[in-house]
Amino acid sequence: MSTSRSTPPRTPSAAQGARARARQEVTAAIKDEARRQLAVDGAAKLSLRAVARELGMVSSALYRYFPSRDDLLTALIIDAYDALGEAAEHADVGFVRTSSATERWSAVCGAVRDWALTYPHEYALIYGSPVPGYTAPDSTVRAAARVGQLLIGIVRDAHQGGGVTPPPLSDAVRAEAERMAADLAPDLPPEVVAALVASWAQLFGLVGFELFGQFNRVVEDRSAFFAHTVSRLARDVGLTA
Amino acid sequence: MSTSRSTPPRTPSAAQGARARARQEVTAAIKDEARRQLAVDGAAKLSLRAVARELGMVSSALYRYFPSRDDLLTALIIDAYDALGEAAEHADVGFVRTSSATERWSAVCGAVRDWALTYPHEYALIYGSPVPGYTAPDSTVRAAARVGQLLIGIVRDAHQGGGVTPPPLSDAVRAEAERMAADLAPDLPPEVVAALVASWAQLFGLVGFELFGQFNRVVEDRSAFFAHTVSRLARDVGLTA
DNA sequence: TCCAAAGCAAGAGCAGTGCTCTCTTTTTTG
DNA sequence: CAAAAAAGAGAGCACTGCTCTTGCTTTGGA
Repeated sequence: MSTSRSTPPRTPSAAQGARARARQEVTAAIKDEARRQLAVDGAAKLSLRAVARELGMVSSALYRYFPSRDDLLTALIIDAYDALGEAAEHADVGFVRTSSATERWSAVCGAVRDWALTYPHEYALIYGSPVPGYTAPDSTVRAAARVGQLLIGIVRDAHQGGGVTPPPLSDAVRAEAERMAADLAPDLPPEVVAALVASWAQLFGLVGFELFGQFNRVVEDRSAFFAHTVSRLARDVGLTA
Repeated sequence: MSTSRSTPPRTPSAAQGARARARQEVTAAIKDEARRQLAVDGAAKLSLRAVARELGMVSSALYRYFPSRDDLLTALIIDAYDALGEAAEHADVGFVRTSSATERWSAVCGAVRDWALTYPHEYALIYGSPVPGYTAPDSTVRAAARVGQLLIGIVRDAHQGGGVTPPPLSDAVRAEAERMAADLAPDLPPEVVAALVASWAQLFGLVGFELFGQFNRVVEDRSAFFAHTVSRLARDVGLTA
């Protein structure tokens, strides 16, 4: 089963009231059951009543834990960002210092793709169309940035080792590239940061097209195609090895 | 208002029964009203009953025209693909034969972005997460291919004029690239076709990230960034001018 | 021309949804 | 130990997609 991922206890369950612990357990159970239904039917068909029913509680009781359906979804979104970020980071640690920057880059991108293919509905939750009228609360931005930070780190390491050749940058975007660099990675050349942001978005375009069926009847050997394209993305940001 | 786009009559309204004409008018009115609600509340909140109410008919009558909510959505999806394709083609005709391939490429990509920013919910309908449990019927594939075909055409024209330098291609994807080329554009080198498909997906990754808020607090001058990145995409597929 | 068949609108109704409110029970805390 | 806070249970509201039955109107063939 691809839905075996479950909610870890939010705190190390230190000596706290039995009530607080019970609350965390119920909260986790709700999220797990919601995730299960998400994996089966998708976000739009996620039903609070069905979750409550499956957990043997009445629907109104669930509102003690999540004030609305959107709040439950938000919690799942944050968890999904974290899970994706963790999968990506885990793929990286196996490669850092033993491999080239391009290999690390490809490993991380591949981990993102693998995670997306394993948890398609959760991926859709965070990188598909956001739920209607929904603007991501600030609580999600940190979790959302993890993969991006990871890619920045890889390029930074390569840059410090002299393994980055800045790509060309037209004058029309130089100012914006410098602004982005100042915000995201002051130690990297603006040319590299601009290319990095572009490649970051393009990576998810690639994954999304495969996941959402746009590659049907177009790309057959998607693993090979993805690996090749991702290594070209690495070259685009200036990674030379 | 950005929702002034309306459904054109499906056939030139040739001399046909008054009943058939009425049917087309009602069908168009339903789609127009649905599109209006889509633009306001998004796909998930699109309600058949609300559409019927707004049109002064009873909800059950609407089922004479669309057998289910999903069928209405499918019709809107096809229309959206067509509208996007038409916007892209329209942007191209103003440039064909008067401009370089790169300029045509950028114009088409820019038109895609502009359309997406103008009709965000309709864009989300076709390039966001597909509606739950929904697999696109074959009727959508032709409409979905229009932008891709357009990009292929631009590169083909450039190739015939000798303005394409095939990018490198690793051995691991050569077979798949040749297969894609045979399917999509037998007259183009496999290297170019592979890069084309990749750039095609990456274009929509770029647009999606901007539209769905992933660029919030990251990219400020999005027009400049988009223009630059898209011209780099053109270079990636081998366009030299 | 007439009449059966098909197309269409209307209304009632079913099962499901998110969410709110009240009431009771349980647990924590001053 | 009593007051307060937290949790569960149940009824209920307004909404949804969808089905079914009942009449009315347009259409096309004899």
